[in-house]
Amino acid sequence: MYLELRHFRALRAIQQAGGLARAADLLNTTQSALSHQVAGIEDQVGMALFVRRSKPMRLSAAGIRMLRVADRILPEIAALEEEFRALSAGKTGRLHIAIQCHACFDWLFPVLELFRHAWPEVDVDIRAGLAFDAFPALLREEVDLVISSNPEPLPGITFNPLFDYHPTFIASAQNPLAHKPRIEPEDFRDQTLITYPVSRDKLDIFTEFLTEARVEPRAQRPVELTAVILMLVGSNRGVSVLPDWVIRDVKSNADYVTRPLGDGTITKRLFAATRDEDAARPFMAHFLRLGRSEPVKLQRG
Amino acid sequence: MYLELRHFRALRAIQQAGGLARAADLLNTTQSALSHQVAGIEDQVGMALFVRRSKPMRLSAAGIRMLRVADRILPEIAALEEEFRALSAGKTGRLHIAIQCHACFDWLFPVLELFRHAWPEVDVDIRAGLAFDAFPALLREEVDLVISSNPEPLPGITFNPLFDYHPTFIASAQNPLAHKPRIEPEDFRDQTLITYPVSRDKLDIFTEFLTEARVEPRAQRPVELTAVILMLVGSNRGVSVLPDWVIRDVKSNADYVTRPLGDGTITKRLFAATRDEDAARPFMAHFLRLGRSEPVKLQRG
DNA sequence: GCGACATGATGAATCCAATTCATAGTTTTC
DNA sequence: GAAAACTATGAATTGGATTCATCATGTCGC
Repeated sequence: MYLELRHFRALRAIQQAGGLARAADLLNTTQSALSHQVAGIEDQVGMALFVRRSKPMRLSAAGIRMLRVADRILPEIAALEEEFRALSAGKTGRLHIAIQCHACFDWLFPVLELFRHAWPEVDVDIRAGLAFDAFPALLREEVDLVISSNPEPLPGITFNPLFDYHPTFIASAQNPLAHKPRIEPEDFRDQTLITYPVSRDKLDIFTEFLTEARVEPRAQRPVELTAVILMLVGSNRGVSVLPDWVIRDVKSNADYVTRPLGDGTITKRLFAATRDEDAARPFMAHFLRLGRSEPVKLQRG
Repeated sequence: MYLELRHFRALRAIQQAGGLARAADLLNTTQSALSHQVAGIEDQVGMALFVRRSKPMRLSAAGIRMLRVADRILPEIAALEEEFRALSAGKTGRLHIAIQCHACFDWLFPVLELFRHAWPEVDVDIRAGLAFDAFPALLREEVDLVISSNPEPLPGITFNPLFDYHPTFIASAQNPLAHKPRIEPEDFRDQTLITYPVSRDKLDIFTEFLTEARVEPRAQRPVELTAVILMLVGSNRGVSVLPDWVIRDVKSNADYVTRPLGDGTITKRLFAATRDEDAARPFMAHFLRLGRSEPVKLQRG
């Protein structure tokens, strides 16, 4: 039994129009085509769907059952088609974001808040889980945007610059280093360094500061959540280096001190990586705009 | 945009099989056909439904949306097809009954109770409303069975005999007629006759007794419900003539007397009219069997 | 009842979309 | 790096759906 949507559409049209001839107009086809079609369906299902004893033919009991299914199904199809139309019109879409930098939650959430009000139809999500192989995932369309500070030239991927930040040293006011106006690599030798639980080549403190100077901190403690890192630093269980936008909240707190790393010229740039073809889509462009402007505003308070 | 079930089936198969080639087996078609088909759908909806950057190709975001619709729709279609299969296998169907005789409720209900346990899939209903033109309605498949005591030879309609009954006189024990061993037409001249509210040619008391004798009762009072008729008769507000299966309940009640009409030989036969092609259907045959045997059992107590 | 009209059915011819076949171009795997 | 697995593509073919013309039947007004 091979039913097709065509059959359901025909059935419903005949019902609505109250006859083959009128239904034919409705469907932009001929009365004959419909007649053949009806015969075809009835052949398929093995019973009469219409009662032909009176002239404008009517649905039989079986036909009514099929009609009920048609009435449930066809609107779903129509909705799907509408969705596709909206998709190609750019009103809707998917924005699943993978973040390589743990601390990005802090500015990303406010940005996404703004975004989803402007684009309520876009399906938004953040995935920290697959931060490992984010770029292949981007190409496979498992995610649609990757926040990264390490642009690598990859075919099919566009790196859209967002904003610059300074990796900043933070310690307890109790820490001996609190008295130094600036922090040098050597200062870490007798400190416990608290970092996000990712490999060193993704931690600014190593890539930009310690690795080059060949300095190893006394200990390294991986911690998942930014709030926890700040708490541990506050109670002088270790020191940390965080992007300046994270520091913002505690800068005015007397428990903490923040200092530039070295001469304070270390600057990193965050990028939002998208597939080439996506970068220009309206909602994506809007997100990128927000991602450029909003974090800067946030940092200023 | 002209989506067809074929497209949804293909999409789901590809998803389930995890690839075009395997899906082709699943659908008993070739890999090439599916490839063309996918290209066709993507053409229709105007965007890629699959991501081809990795080799067993995967659904894109849009494809997943379509898949969700497929997962909702295809089971419905399958259920409908199953329903049709059951319909043609005779397990299910519709039994909408029109009754021309008001009192038939009394035996029909118990019969239908039995029936619907045996055929839970059959859609059962009783319609008293369109008792007027029941036979045309039967032919138009608005109803499927008509209970009638007046068989008329009609093309396309089969009259299946059910059982015989005797129109029986019933009166209050207070009524003067209670003393007569048998009731004659003349006896109605000074009585109020309580009947169902239908035309005289459908009332046994007239067609079988009074009309021929040209006797007119003192008054005729139409009452809808059997229980109410019995109540009125019980309080001696009138007399009535009812089929014997209705009388059963009050026969042993001292408030009532029941008497044969005339010499007691008036016998009527109830029929169940069906469309010719339906009479042999399994559930219909079963209903007819029940309709023949059960009322008789009921009458015996 | 009797036409006139409307409606659906039917058969043959036609058309078009979907499938197949053969093959090429990928990516993945070992 | 070669073999295997997978998908794309184009031409040929097929087969189901549509059209056209016409017939059959039911409906409605007089």
